[in-house]
Amino acid sequence: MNTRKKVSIAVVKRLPRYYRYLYNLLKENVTRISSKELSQNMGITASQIRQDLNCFGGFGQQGYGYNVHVLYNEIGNILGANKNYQAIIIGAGNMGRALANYRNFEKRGYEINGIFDVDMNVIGQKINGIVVMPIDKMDYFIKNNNTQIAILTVPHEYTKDVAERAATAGIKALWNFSAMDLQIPDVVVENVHLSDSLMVLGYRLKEATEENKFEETELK
Amino acid sequence: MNTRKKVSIAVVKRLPRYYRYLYNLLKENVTRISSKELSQNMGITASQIRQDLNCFGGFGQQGYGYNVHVLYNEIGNILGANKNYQAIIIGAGNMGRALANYRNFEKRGYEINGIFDVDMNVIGQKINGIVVMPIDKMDYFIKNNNTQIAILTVPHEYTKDVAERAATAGIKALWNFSAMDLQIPDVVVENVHLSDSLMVLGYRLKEATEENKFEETELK
DNA sequence: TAGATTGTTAATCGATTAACAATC
DNA sequence: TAGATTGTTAATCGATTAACAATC
Repeated sequence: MNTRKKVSIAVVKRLPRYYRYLYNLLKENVTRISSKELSQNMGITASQIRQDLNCFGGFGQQGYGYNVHVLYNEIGNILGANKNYQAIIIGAGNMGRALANYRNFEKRGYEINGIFDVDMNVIGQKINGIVVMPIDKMDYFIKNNNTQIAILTVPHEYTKDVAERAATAGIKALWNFSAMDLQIPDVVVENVHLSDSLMVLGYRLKEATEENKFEETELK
Repeated sequence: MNTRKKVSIAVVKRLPRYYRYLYNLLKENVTRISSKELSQNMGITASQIRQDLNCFGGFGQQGYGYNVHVLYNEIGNILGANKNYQAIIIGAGNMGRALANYRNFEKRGYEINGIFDVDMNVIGQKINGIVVMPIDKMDYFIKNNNTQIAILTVPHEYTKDVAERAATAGIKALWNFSAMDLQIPDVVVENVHLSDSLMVLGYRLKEATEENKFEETELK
């Protein structure tokens, strides 16, 4: 019986951070690290690090700490960094192009093997070696290539429609860049929302500025 | 005395979402909405919506609900959507270009008035009407234009260095797209980490697939 | 063996949800 | 006025932190 408790999203979101820090340690030829040292590097409590890792297994050794190489690989496995997922990009606009040229994907085990658009001026062009195809061919392509992931970079008025078509064709996960929350049954959706992130930045900037003003007033 | 309790980041991160939903209601000419209706639209509890909003003030009216227009403007003010911040982009690569062409910025009150790069082939080019300048001119430009925000899209090995230079020149907030956590005293940093987001997607896709396999096995 | 550090249980803290009096 | 819905306090839930026995 599958008794494994569901890991909270807060924990999962920290995994890529661990992965990055461990990669850096690996590059610096550090072979072992304790949760305490990692904690000082990352600004997370050692307790939380141990708690997080133990959601997935005991990767450390009492009295020693963690072997950097082992832990790096374990987290990679947990994140599916070795899965070699197939992905397509829908929407060959600025963001779509930027992502098509993004080098980190291959490194993480993702392969982009199709780009789709509606614009006749763009169809046929090559972006990072991949020919842009007409969106009418998308459904067929997804089925034929067993594509799991679709990266959505279309204007937000088309998002819902295109997402549903992709899901029907067999897409299992959507990486959604449009300023619109997507929810599709049985499909994993990761919403990016750059403009939300920017607004949070604006809020924090405003707060910081006001705090500052207040302190200045106090000093007078 | 400033007795206002600090609003948690979890609350702040929901504000742009409220803002988007209210904007849509506004477009549909909806004039009033209750926390209950909004809750059904957004998949958030009505209690949380009221709790969130009341961190900033009582914008509603008992027995009536919220006036969409009023609430939209209030949240806009809270987020500083009316502040007209000046921003520069550092790094005219694929991501920098995509962001320079991103239409939503102006709408949110951000103005990009400078793009910087080191590449002589790129310097002098125009991106969305803005000339790319050599990075040596950055410090002077920031001081002279009173630029508050820098958007960082440089390769991650330069990130820390460039960020610190920008901060010294007077930048107050950094929107960081490199796969490296930044922390700079007295500067607001919002890290985007696209590759982290993609790995979380990968994790969730893997989980969903395994769950499915497991269920299939059970049925046999 | 002694020292170090994990894995794990218990305590604390904060965020979400529920409940309801206030009031439009 | 009666009905509806807020603003706000109290209860619950979950996530983080602390503590410590297990063990390398």
